[in-house]
Amino acid sequence: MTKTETSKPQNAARSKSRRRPEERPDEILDAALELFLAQGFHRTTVEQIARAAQLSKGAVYLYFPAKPDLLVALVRRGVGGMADHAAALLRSHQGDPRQALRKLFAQIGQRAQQNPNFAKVPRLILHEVPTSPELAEIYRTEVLDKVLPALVDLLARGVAAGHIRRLDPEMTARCVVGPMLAHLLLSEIFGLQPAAGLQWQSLLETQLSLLDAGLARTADAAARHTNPVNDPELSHVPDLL
Amino acid sequence: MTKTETSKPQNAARSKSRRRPEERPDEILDAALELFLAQGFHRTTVEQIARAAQLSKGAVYLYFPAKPDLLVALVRRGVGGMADHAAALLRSHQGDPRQALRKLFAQIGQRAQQNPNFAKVPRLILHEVPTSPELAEIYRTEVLDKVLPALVDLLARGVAAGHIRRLDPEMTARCVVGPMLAHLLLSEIFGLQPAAGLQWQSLLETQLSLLDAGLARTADAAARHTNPVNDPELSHVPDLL
Amino acid sequence: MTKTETSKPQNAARSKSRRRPEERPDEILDAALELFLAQGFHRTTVEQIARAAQLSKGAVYLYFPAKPDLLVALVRRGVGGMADHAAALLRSHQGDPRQALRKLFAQIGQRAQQNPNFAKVPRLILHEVPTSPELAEIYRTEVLDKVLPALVDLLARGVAAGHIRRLDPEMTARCVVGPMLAHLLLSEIFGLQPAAGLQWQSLLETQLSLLDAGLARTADAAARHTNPVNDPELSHVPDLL
Amino acid sequence: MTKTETSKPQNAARSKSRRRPEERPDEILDAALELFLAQGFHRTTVEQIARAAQLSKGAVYLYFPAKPDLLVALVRRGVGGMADHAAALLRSHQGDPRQALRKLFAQIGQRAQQNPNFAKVPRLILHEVPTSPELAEIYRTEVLDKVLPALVDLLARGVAAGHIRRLDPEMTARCVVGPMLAHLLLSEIFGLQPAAGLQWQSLLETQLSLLDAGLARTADAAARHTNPVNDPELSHVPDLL
DNA sequence: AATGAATGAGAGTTCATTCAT
DNA sequence: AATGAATGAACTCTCATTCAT
Repeated sequence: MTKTETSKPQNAARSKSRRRPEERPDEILDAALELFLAQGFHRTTVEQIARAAQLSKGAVYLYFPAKPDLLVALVRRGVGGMADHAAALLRSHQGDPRQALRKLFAQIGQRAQQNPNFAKVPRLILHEVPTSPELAEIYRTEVLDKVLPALVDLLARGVAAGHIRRLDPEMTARCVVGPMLAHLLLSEIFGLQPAAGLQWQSLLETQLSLLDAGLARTADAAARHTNPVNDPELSHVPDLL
Repeated sequence: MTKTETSKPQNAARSKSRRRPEERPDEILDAALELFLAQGFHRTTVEQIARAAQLSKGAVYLYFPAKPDLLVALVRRGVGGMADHAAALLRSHQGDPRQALRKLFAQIGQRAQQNPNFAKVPRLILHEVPTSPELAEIYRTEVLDKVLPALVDLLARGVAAGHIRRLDPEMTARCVVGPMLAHLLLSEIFGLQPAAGLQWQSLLETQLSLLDAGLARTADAAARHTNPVNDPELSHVPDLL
Repeated sequence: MTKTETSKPQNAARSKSRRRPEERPDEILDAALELFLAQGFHRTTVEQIARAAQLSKGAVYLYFPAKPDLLVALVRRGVGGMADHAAALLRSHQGDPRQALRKLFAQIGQRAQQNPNFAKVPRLILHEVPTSPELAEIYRTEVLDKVLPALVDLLARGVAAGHIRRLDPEMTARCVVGPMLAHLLLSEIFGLQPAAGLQWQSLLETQLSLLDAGLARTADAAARHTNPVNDPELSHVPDLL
Repeated sequence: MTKTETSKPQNAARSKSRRRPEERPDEILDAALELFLAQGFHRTTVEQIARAAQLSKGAVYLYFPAKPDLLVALVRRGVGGMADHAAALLRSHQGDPRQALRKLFAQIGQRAQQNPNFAKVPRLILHEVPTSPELAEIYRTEVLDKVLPALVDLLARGVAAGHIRRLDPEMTARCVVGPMLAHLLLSEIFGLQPAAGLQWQSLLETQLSLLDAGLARTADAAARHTNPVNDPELSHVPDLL
């Protein structure tokens, strides 16, 4: 749960001197988040952040030693506890992995519906991580290194127990999280909203349905004799992605 | 096919005065691509690009009016023709959409295997598009607006003709391209390589296999009565993505 | 006599609330002296001084209206009374000036031996005076304008009475104090300690010995016919100092 | 010989574009020297230097990577070759050390008379070295470490050969250079000019005369029985320097 | 076609100083 | 008497862009 959700609107109304100093870091981060999302990290100046937080430039440096630290703090605040929860859920699950995914997706869908700020920090990360190795490092250690192995392990156990088909767990994990990433990227960055709006619910249902059938053992035989990659008759075409 | 692939090694050997002016723009773009990938757009100076292309700073401005134009040109060069090919393939296809996907994925896999520069431009786009609305716009109009509707349409036709299950075509499209995006992001940006290396082949096979079964009509009934999203008994958990 | 020498170690132990407010200025100056010597005036922040004196930044401004005032106070405290003493000694002396110098040098040597903080304030002055015209002014009026004329006068009287050779008293005065300055500069600023350590005693003895003979009347004749400056046969050489 | 002396006045008149780029570094250094002397290093902004050199701020950074490098370059330029010359003279001298000193002092006096910029760089060093350890290091290695040992060695040889009295060579060396330092400090920093103006000639003559007699062997006996330092009857007095 | 010296706006950061409490 | 949050002016340094040659 990000601080963003809980920041009280009446703060702005309070006289500056009466505002409580303990809230300052969160106020600054809230301002920074909005600006970073709207303009990107590099295009946002510390001055702008300060103004948005109703402070002077110098005051920002009272709480954050340097501009990049705002990014770091934002990520930490935004993903705190989340990854641990997901990893725990995946690790503790017994039985068919699809049940665990169903539950996890359900929780994600619920969040998305309830919280308008859902996806703000992920969007920020997607925005800034490519140009900030430091940020990538943080996100990797605090989120990916926890969740991905748990997911891979869940799938591997599912294969071993015969609950799902024999697929490479690492690649399958990428197929599981991929659609959400694509949705985020297409919607939030390229501005390609589906006709009926940003529908996390709908996406998650579709993906679950696909996985449910795609992972089922009964489909095993059918899939086995198709290996279309490297089809020799393919004509030469430009790069794809 | 990017120019990167075709740039002749002997260029470096030629004396500067003998180099042909027509090749200048591509030499500059080649230099820019490498630097942008290694350091990011903002961290790369025009001076660095000029030096790498064995030119003076001023000469770069002879060919590109401003720094961001390098990015634009890079994207155009990198994805030129590719999107049209893919869109045509998807649009012209008759019958089960899965055959079309199989063919497309096969072509992608082949590219990935043959061309070491495959994914360089996509990676750059992923790097820079979040902070460059202009770049996002270009990529959207030149690639996404061509390919995505074609894919959605293909899936819709597949549903109408009874070749695949009744899934939301827009969402399904996102599920189709998602895993590749995830693969790119995790591998190239977070440095999370699968145990056995960056394996486009393996990923594509897994994804195809999942889709093959996931889209199959026989799985229709099973999927229909599961709607786990909004499960009322779900506890409150932190944000997920 | 600086406060530095007399500051009681138990101050640090006393609880802050029990510390007597009257001691505050000296505590602040003590802290400032150490920091200024270690880092220089400009590199030392008011915050650092406050922390070292176990106070808040604001409290420093309760006692000193501005940062440069710390420097001024430090100098006044450090050289208070000293100059008057030396001037009085030189002025009241009757007879051969060398006796007065001997006595003065003896006192300086004794101080240097007894007090480890000897030279701290002089060192500070040497450090900061070049960039602070205000400080230079203070030091000039409070020290130099008292001592130098007294010394020049002493020497002039010595010449008039025939106790010492006929040398320009102003220049001779510079020759009298110069070696101590050089010693301070080389030792404290350039870190060039003589092989056997910082030896004020030894320096003063050498200088006294030199002056004793150098000023003696018997040497008059020998010195008179050497005027090597402007020797026409001198080759052109680079600037010297 | 500093560049300061040779900078041609007509440069200012030339159109900016016609000024020769090779002269730029020296023009910048000339401007910086004047400003540093007038205001001190810290109080001088790069903008001011640029304006004085008739350039933009950015252009200064074309030639000097950072502001402190101006100081370093200034010192190197100002003392280049000088130290080597002096050291060579002192080292190569045979016979009575006083002859070598006489010669050296004569050269210094000549310089002082001929060149109005004489002492500018030394004055700058005196100004800035106390707050710049880097500068102190440079000056020490490039000047002091060459000249001082040569002087000490000269004196030691003089003692050994019986040309001068048995005095500690290290301390005596400080007594030899001290008066010049004092002169510089008093004149240039405290603004205490002797009644008849800044008279290097006069100072050097006086000092030579003092040394000539002070170092003479005949004075040996007289000096030996005076050891006034640590006189037990001395009253307690404040610190001296 | 090409150079590279020059520009100057603008960024991040520091810190002496103030003032409500 | 004392605090420490807040200010804001000033500084160093960067770099996309221009232009005389």
